[in-house]
Amino acid sequence: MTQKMKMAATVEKTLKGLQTEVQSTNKMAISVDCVIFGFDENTLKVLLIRSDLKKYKGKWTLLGDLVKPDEDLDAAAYRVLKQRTGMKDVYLEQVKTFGEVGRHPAGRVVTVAYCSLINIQNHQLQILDNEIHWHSVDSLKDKELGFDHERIFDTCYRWLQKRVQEHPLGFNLLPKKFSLRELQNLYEAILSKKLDRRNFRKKFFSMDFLVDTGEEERDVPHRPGKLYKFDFEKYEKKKKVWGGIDF
Amino acid sequence: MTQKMKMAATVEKTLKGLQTEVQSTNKMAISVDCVIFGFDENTLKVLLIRSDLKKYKGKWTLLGDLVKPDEDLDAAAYRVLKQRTGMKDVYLEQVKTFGEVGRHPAGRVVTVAYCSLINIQNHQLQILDNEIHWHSVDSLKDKELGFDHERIFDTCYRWLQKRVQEHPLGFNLLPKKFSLRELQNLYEAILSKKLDRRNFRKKFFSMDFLVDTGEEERDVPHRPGKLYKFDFEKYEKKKKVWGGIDF
DNA sequence: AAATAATGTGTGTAATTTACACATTCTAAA
DNA sequence: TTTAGAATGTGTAAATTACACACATTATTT
Repeated sequence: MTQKMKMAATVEKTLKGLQTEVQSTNKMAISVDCVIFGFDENTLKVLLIRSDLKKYKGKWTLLGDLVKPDEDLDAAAYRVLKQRTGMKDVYLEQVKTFGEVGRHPAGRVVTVAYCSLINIQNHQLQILDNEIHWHSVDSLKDKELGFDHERIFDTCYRWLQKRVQEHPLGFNLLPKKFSLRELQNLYEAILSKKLDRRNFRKKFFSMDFLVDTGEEERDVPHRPGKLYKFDFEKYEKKKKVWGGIDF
Repeated sequence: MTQKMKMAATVEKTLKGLQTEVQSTNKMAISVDCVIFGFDENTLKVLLIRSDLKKYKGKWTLLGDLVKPDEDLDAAAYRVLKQRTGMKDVYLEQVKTFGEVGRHPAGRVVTVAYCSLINIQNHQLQILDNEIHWHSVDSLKDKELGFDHERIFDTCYRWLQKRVQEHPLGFNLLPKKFSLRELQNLYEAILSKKLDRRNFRKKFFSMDFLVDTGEEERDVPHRPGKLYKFDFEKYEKKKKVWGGIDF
């Protein structure tokens, strides 16, 4: 028996153990999986890691981890984000829970899917693990993800598409200062369709969350656009006044 | 590095995505809790059971149960419904998962909240357990629910209020044949506000899911209204054409 | 200096939502 | 039998919102 085989055997034993243990006790493993969106080069991207798990070796998967016994679900999701990207204070929201019996090869694992939006240009962003890469959302059509992560991703992506039309979440994906063209590019990328420049502008100004910084774009080969920042405080206040917009 | 350590490292890597140390303490109980809505006497109601758990003895709680090791989440929710109401083929949808560490006195229990709509007049409905009762949603304001079920209920109720404005789910709460007045009463109860009779009528007819049964109300002390039924098939077809309306 | 390619600001039209009025049909009381 | 009452059924006009589209402005590039 080679070294490698022994290791493989140990791995399988561990996985089996997990399975029997879960089944015998009526308890099960719970994980969080984060769909982490970013926006770069006018492209919507998602952060994925190459799986090491035998069955899905080499396949791309979402970033996730088991929830610890003394850890809240949200906290687990934030922990994954912090560990994997170095960022905290990021936008994060629970989307849906996936718990089909056969969804994980290691046994019963119920996973809570979270959606996260981060700014790729943020200097705090640190992707240390070289098995972790950004993938354009478009390119995922041609990739096969591990586990049921394709379905989870689809769910979260559709969730995002709907969500950004009800709440101005997109700002979480942009740098502090941005031009209206950048904002529109973002929305076009998320919604995967062209928008009318003038109506888009009108709509966002009418929301009244954009603050003119007085600055302008630089080093662009055309008339520079004004740079704006998003008034997060104003938005939070309005959200409270609106009351239960979300459920 | 010892042999054992190497193996451990491999296991760890293999379970990447899961937590580093695979131990039984990493597993927890998972339950489903169903917010079962009904509509009777022009009032929106919810089905609750008196808790027998020591800490919440006598308090009203949602209907729920632990998820079995070989049972899908949705299946568990359907099982609860069948066991508690005798009904199957009911409307059911996952809403949100609650997993705070201290939410259950018996230890770590993560619960997946489901929202269900049933027709109280349905002859299949059988509430056998005499600890289970219908409560008007309004009256819940003055009741203290067990566990964190107040929060779960609030979430599901707000979810419902938003949901019925995007999808005609209300029909699941009504008998097969109903008048437009009954339908409006239902929506007014759910949304907790008065609606204009004529605009309401216009809106629903324009949706084109109402089928005239040719029958009329009977034994009403005024001009009888026409009775309609909901075209579930047509709705399902349209939903497919719409594509990903929900996330 | 002219051509080019963005930004910035409207304006008019269609579609949807909202507000509101009147005739019809049945019950129940006089 | 007649009449008052109450709810059903059908429209129509105003107001708001979404959509389509045009033109002047400001910078860069040739």
